[in-house]
Amino acid sequence: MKEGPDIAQIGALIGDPARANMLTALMGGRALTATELAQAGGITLQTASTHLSKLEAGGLLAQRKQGRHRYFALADDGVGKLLENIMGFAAGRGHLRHRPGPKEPALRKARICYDHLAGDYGVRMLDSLIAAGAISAVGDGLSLTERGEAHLTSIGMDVTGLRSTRRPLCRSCLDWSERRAHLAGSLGKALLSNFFDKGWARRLENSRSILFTSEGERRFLALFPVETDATNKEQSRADA
Amino acid sequence: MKEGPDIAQIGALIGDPARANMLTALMGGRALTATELAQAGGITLQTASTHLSKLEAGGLLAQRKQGRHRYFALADDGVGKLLENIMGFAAGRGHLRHRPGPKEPALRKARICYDHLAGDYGVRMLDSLIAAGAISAVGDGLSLTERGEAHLTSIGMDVTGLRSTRRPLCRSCLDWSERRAHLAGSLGKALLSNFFDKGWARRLENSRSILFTSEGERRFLALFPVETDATNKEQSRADA
DNA sequence: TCAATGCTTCGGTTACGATCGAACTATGAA
DNA sequence: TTCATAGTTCGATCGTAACCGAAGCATTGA
Repeated sequence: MKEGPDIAQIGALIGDPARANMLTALMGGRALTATELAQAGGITLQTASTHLSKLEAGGLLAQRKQGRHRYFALADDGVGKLLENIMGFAAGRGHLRHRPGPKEPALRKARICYDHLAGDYGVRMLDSLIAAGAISAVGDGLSLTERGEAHLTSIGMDVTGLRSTRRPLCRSCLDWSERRAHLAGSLGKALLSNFFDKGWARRLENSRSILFTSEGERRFLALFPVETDATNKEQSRADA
Repeated sequence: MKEGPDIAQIGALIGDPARANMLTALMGGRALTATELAQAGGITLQTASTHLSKLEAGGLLAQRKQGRHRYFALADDGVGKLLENIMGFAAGRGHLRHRPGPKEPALRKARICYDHLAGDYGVRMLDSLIAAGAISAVGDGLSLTERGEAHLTSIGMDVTGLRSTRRPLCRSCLDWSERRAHLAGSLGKALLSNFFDKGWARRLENSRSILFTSEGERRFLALFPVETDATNKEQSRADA
C-alpha cells in the first residue's frame, strides 16, 4: 500500500458536486469569473471562493487577475483531457445527471469540448475526414495525411502554422454522448474557430451547446459527408 | 449547469483515501478478497465492506463469489485505464504520496499496470519495439507491423491468437513514473505473461513491483535494446 | 474621498459519511 | 452438530468539510 501517485487527492477535488459543476462549466473553454462559477456550482460566492482556491492549489485551475475581476480557467490541456476522460467513463456506466433537461438534445448534437467540436457533429466530422483519407487512424492515434493537409489548406486553414505549436496536431478524444472518438488537438481547435469565423455557428450563452445557423449547418454537412451505413473500421475498433 | 455526465459521483468514489488505496491495490490485476483489501486500505473489514459495495454499485468493481471468499477485481479494462490516467495526471502535478518509501525505486523500475509491464522497463520495451520497426506509432496510437508480428512469433508468442480477442492488440498507456507511454492492450499483457512463463521475472508479494532475475534481466535488456541518446520522435511528441 | 463592485477571510453551524464494535448470515471444516 | 472463518448489516460516534452571514480587502470610478 501507499504506492504511487495520490489519486485520492484529485478524486476528492472532482468528487464534490459544486466543484464538479464548476469544472464542467470550465470545459466550455472560456475563462469565467468567480461569480459566474458560483452560479454554475449553485452556491454562494464565499463558498465558491474556497472551492476555487482548493482547485487552484490542486493544480486543476489557473487564475488570471484582470482589473477587479478574477478569471479562472482549466490549468491546461491535460486537465480538459482528464475531465473528458472521466465524463466518457461516467457516461458509459450510466452515471448521467438525473434530469435530462431540455438542453440535452442540443448538447448531444453539437457542443464545445474544452476548445474543439464534440457531440454528433464532432464525431461525424472525424468520421468524414477519415473516410476521405484526410486523417489516418491507427488505434487511438490520428495523423493528418498529405491529402488532408492540402484539403484543409484549400478551405482556408493555416495548417503549417498549426504544426509549429508544441501541442499535438491531431488527438482523438472520447465523446461521452456518442461513445466514439472526435477530433481534438490544435487541428480540432482550429477547425471549430474556423466555423465560428465563417459564421456557421455560435456558442449558446451559459452553455456548452453550439448552435449552427441553417446555412452553416448546410455547409458543414456538405463539407463533411458520411455514408450512413458504413462506419470506419479503426474507429469502431477504438471503441471496444 | 447540470449538463452532461456526473463526474462528481465517480470522483467521490475515487476521492476517499481508503477506497483509493484499495483501487490502487487492485491495479495489480489480480482479484483480492475483502479482507486483503481491508488491509490494503488500512481499515477494518466492516468499513471495507461498505466501501466495496459502494465501488461495486458505482460500476468500478466486479465481485465473484468463491466458497466463502468474495473476490473483488476492477470491473473491466476501462477502469484500469481510467485509474492509470488519473495516476499519470496526479504524478504530473506532483501529487505523490508523502513518504516515498524504500519500494519506490523498484516500482519505478518495473511494475505491473493492471496486466502489463510499466515503469522504466515498460517504457524501454515500447521504445525498443518502435525503434526496431516492430510497432508503428502515430500520435497516441500503436499498431503491430508485419515485421513485428514475425519477430514476436519467433520468440514464441501466439500473435494470431491475440488478434482474435475483442480487446485492442496494442494500446499506449501513459506511465506515471516515466511520463512516457508504455505498451498496454492484449499484446502488452501477453508479453508480460511471457516473461513470467520464461521465469525471467516474478511479482513481489503484496506489491505491484516486478522483480527480474539477473538472468531474466540480461535477456530482457538484450531482447529490447535502446540507443541511449536518440529518443523516438513520435514518442516524445506524444508527451507534450 | 467616497461609494460600488468583485472577491476573500473569518466564525459558527450543519450535515454527511467514514469509522468501528457488535450482532447477524453464510460457507466450510471437524 | 458445533466451531471457525469470511463477510455483511446495524447502530452509534465522531471528524471533516461544505456552507453561508458578516466583515474585511482590493480595485475601479466618480
